[in-house]
Amino acid sequence: MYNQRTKIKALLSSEATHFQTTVMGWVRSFRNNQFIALNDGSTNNNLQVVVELGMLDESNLKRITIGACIRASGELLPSMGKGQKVELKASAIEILGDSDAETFPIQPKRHSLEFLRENAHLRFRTNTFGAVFRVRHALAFAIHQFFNSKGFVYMHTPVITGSDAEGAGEMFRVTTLPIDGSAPRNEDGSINFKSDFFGRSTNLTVSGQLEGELAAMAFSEIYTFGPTFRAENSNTPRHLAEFWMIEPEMAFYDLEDNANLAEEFIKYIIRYATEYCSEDLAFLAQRLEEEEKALPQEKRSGMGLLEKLDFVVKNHFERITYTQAIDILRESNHNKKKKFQYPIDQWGIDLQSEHERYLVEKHFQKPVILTNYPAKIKAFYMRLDENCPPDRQTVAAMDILAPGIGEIVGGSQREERMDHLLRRMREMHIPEKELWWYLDTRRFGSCVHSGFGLGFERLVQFVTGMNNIRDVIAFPRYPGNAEF
RNA sequence: UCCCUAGUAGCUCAGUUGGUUAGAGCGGCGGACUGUUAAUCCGUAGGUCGUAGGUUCAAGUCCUACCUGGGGAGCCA
Repeated sequence: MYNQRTKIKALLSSEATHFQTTVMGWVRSFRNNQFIALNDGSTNNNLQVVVELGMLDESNLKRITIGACIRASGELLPSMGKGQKVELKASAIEILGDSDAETFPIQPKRHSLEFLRENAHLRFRTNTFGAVFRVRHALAFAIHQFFNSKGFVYMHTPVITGSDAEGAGEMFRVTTLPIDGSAPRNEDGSINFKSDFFGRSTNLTVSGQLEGELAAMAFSEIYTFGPTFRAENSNTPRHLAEFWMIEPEMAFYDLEDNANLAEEFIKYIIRYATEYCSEDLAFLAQRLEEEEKALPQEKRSGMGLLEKLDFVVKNHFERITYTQAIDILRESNHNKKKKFQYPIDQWGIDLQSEHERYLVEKHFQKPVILTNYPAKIKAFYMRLDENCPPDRQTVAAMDILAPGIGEIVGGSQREERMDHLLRRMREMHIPEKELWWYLDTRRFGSCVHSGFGLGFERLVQFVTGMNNIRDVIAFPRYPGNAEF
């Protein structure tokens, strides 16, 4: 048996000392030919391994370089130094894997996030990314725990989809046909997909929602949690071409039930992270604080990461309708002084980022749930509100806006009435023939139901305080980039 | 995709109104050091100034195009 070791996290929190143990990990620094800071990823904190003088000969001592992988055995003792409680007095050190000091890119100093992104295969070995990805793991685990505890069924919706009718975004095509122009063609010159792998045109999914609705019409409450793909040329710190999305779908939930669940969900996930990732979050909070010191006063958030998370957990999300939001924005001094790039003048316009930010960061200073948007700017499957004033038709949509990152949740009560749904699909040119299976849910036992979608990376961004979404997914995909 | 901005040593940066041989810290390498904490001290190597054109007696510095990064916008999660 090879894996006979104790994890560093366990040793650092050990009450007992004076016992023999073995650790394996990667060297973070080596000082004074004597002190190895060793990390095995179980925690951001390093174990100090003390090398007695003369224990290793000159040539082996030289092999203890930053990034090298070693096994150390010895006695765990109270530390004689000040920076740590315990340390390992080594009686044997074996170098498992050398790391050439001249070419290993990660130095014991502060690197820019951009540089580390170019070294994404090695950036896990830094404090920042160690913390980020342990938090990411904890959040994923908390999501399953939350839904499982409520009796939701975890559905795996397809990654390859035949439907391209949702209009949620540009899609990546999936095909085994040759791309050199020799693919079979129809008479009109378009590609004939009859001979393609699936016998039809297929794409990578942009959303599992429609399939999720099918499952909700049997299990009552389901959720999806999987990768999603958008072929949009988006170059922002909030967008990826490949990202993970959580999409719960619930029968017998109206819009209010839906918003209640989303709020409870977000608070649960954050509370879980603050409870189980306190060390990593404390590190990230400190990192963020130092980063903000370099910014001019008006750009600082004013609230530390930990306070922000605590604040979100403890306060009710503000709930207002789109119409109320327009009134607030129109009457705001900001608008009257013409400080918006896009002034608010009429009902029906889509809100811009600056408007959302004003509502969340200036007016309410907390997360906001915006509901009942104009039907014209929302998707076909959202339920038409009843008794709307003329020319002010709205749908039962809801967006949750979070400080710092904007829209974190988008959801709605779904249109369960066949006649309304068909009318909306025709208005918006959604081909009903292709979605026959979706429409079948409205034919056979339709019911009030709702759901929402949440971008996992945006949640990780919010909790870790990382500004760029490319730094919260291990190997980010975005226009012009698919390294690793 | 559009607007703004940046690209100088392995990394983080300085480089004046265009003017001699382009600098520093960290890292690397060589050495010193038996309680260090991004260790410290001494020494040392390391650069086609993003790429291609142009202006000029002279370009790291000015102009144009392209590439790459960052910020903002749009699309959205």
